[in-house]
Amino acid sequence: MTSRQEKAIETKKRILRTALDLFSEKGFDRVSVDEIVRKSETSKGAFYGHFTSKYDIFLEKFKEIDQFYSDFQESLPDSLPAEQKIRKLAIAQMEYLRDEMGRDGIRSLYAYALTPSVDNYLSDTERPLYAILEQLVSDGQEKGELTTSASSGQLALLLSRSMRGTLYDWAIFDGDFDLAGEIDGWLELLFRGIRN
Amino acid sequence: MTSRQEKAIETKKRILRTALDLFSEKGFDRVSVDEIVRKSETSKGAFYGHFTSKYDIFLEKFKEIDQFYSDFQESLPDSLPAEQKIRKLAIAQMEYLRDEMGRDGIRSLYAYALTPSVDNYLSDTERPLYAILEQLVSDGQEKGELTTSASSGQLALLLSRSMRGTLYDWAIFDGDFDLAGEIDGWLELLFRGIRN
DNA sequence: ATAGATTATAGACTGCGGTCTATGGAATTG
DNA sequence: CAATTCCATAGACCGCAGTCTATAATCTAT
Repeated sequence: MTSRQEKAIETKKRILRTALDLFSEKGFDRVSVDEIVRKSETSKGAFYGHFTSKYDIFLEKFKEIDQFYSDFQESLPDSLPAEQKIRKLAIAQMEYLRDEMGRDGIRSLYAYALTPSVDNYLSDTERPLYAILEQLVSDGQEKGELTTSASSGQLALLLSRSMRGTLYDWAIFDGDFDLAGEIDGWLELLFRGIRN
Repeated sequence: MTSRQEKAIETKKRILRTALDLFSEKGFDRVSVDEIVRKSETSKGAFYGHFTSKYDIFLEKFKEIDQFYSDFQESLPDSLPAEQKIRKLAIAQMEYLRDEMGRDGIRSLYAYALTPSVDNYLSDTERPLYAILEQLVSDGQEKGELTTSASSGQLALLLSRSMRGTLYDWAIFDGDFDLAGEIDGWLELLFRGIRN
């Protein structure tokens, strides 16, 4: 590690810290890259040398959620039925995103995922979320608790889409929207079926 | 109708036609407002006099879908069970959007809906889609076909969120994605429940 | 018919995210 | 230690969506 590399890492950290501070203070899209650069006393060149885009910073933060998933899954008692595990995970995830990223953060992230020709993280089926969901579903199927009329992969995708759909709606609906309550009601119906 | 107003309407039509042509030719975000203005031989002033934003044009087109919903609903035989009506509507809607707007169109629309402080159409619970869904659900509940553990409004929201979630995923996933098939499989599970 | 009000439009301008190029100081090489 | 290479950074620049202002053509009132 040369002194130049050390300085570069310092610069990157300073940009990251400044950006996250500003985002949480003013909201993602009321902060410009110029402002981040000015306040961190760096430059556009430095910024785009360290990050591929303004959203990239956000993505770094968002990826921390995968650690949260792992930790949470491990904290679940083995004895719990698959349905309970899945519902608890979903609720905890919503609370985490609400508190850690906020509506504004989710809105920005979901908008970025729609940018053409961007490798977005949301649709990356390699992300830990899918593996964890699939494992939970698969266990439930083996124990006879969940339907086997669809594969564990399909059910995991269904569940993750449920979460995305709920988060998307949270982002676009103006009024009150209780994320945890919404996903709970949703899963209740999904598990039970809406047919009488 | 003075000659001035007539000319203005002509201008608006010319911009609209040019824009839609360019969008379908090159895709929404590979067309700039400057290009629309140049090709339609008008100006920025004219463009923003007639439309509130570049997306506004798209929204006009998207709103046509409500006519489609009405027509489709009326074409459904009364004798059909509520579930069948809802599923047929959902599938027809997906085919309509796939063919009339395309993935690129949906992507742009869904990204626009995430723009802060924009009255977006997707979350407007006054749109005909909600009324139609709620009517179908309500009929089904009265006939004892659907659960009454949630209100018709809640179930209609659940169904519309299912559609949004599926469309969002269509927009962000790169590979093959059979919209009609996905919503069908989804509703199959939603109606039946994934619990064993 | 003429003066004055109105308004659709032209196009300069702003602020944004992101790119490109030049440069100075550190690293490497002999 | 001198010469050369390298690369993190600075900041001018670009293309974009959207705003603002000036203007000329048309409409209205007398």
